[in-house]
Amino acid sequence: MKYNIPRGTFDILPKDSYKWQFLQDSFRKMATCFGYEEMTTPVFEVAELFERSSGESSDVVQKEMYRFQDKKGRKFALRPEGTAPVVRSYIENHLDKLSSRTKLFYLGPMFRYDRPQAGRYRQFYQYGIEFIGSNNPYYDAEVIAIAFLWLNKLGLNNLRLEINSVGCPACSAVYDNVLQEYYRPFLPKLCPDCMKRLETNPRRLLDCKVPSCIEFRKNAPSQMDYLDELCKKHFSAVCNYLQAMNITYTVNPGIVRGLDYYTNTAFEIIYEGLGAQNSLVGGGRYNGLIEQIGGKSIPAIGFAGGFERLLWALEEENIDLASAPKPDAYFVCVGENTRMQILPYLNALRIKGLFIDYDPDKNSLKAQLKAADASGAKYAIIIGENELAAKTVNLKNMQTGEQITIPMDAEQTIKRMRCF
RNA sequence: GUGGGUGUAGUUCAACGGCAGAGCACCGGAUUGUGGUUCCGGGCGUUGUGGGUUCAAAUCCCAUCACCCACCCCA
Repeated sequence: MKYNIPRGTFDILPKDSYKWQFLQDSFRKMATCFGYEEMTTPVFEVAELFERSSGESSDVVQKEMYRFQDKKGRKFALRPEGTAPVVRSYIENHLDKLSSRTKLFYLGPMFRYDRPQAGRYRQFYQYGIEFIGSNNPYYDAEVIAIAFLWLNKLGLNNLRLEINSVGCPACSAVYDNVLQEYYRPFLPKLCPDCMKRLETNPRRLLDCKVPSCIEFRKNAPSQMDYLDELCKKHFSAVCNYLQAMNITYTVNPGIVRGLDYYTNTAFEIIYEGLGAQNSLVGGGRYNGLIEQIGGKSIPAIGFAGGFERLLWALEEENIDLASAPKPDAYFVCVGENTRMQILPYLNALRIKGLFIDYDPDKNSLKAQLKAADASGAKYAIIIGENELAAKTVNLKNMQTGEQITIPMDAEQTIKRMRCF
């Protein structure tokens, strides 16, 4: 084998393609029922868009972006996430002028230069929702509900919805200081990563998996206690809406999200049993982002989920989504002269929408019927010299083994197939 | 970027210093134009690649590449 697929990428082969298509269609339907419309943006954008939105210090920007320059030296990046491009388009196309609220969803590949492992790829496919135009906590709950209820509908019931509030920029700044104060005395005892985090991104300290660091977390101050009145009210309203929707959740102060643009609500939907990558969906509110990248100050909330992990979870649960369609009929042809002469009839059936399998490389009747059986076709349409002369065909029901002789006519064949 | 594991037929795996094999899948056949079960036949594969040790390497050693898993981070 001469060429290999690039590291961290994968081919979607036909047998899996049916599953992917099913999931994509299913997500489209769900989003549509909630009033969301599809938007598709390019897979690459000006690199600065991501640097500005995700934050210079974020891992995405620091080490995971695929950057390249075009012939004129313009700096682009393969999109590492979907929100910034959607917001860029929202601003650029003045969607805020069309309506006070904009409900969007997207599907497509994202790219991150990461070391691949189970459930993590360099090109991966996301589905996402963005609601732009209101700070009403109802919409926080609606966006969460779309993700949660859709996964439920697919058959995933052992999910954990974890939510948190990171507050507005004002209260999160206060909290960061409080956290730094709390952790500073333990500095020498922290793991090397956490030593760095203390200065660069103190909230990440709450996310550390090193046992000794987990100890310190127990008595750490909670963001909840440092939310201002408005943020507190917003958060409890979101919780109330979720309860009213019968969606159970747990509050997890460790949900802090990796990107800088999040404000207030942050959430994650977790499915245990996917190795180290158990997060199926992640999202949150980003009230400051639109202004930050050149638009007006407009509140928004959204989420993104990964198809690969979703597929994996569904597999773990033995949930069968979709498989290759079976032929309506298998075309069996015997004799010297038949091969040429049956073609108009064969094509007529196909044009009328039937899935007809046919393999001219198989010669004997036996071999062809064997293939018909293996294909799972409901019928075999058998034509030999005699039938050709009589302008008839034999329609055989592969389940019952019964066979009838009918005129060689597409219209009539279809009619007989319905009731035989 | 760091650590661990694995590379043998299309696939799942065996052979663990002495001629590279099996199941599944695939193809063909079992007397004239009717499938599923059964039976028979069909595989010379640079053992990921390149070096080294040895009379002899899939097997031991080194390097390299790829994949997998984990850290980090996230979908």
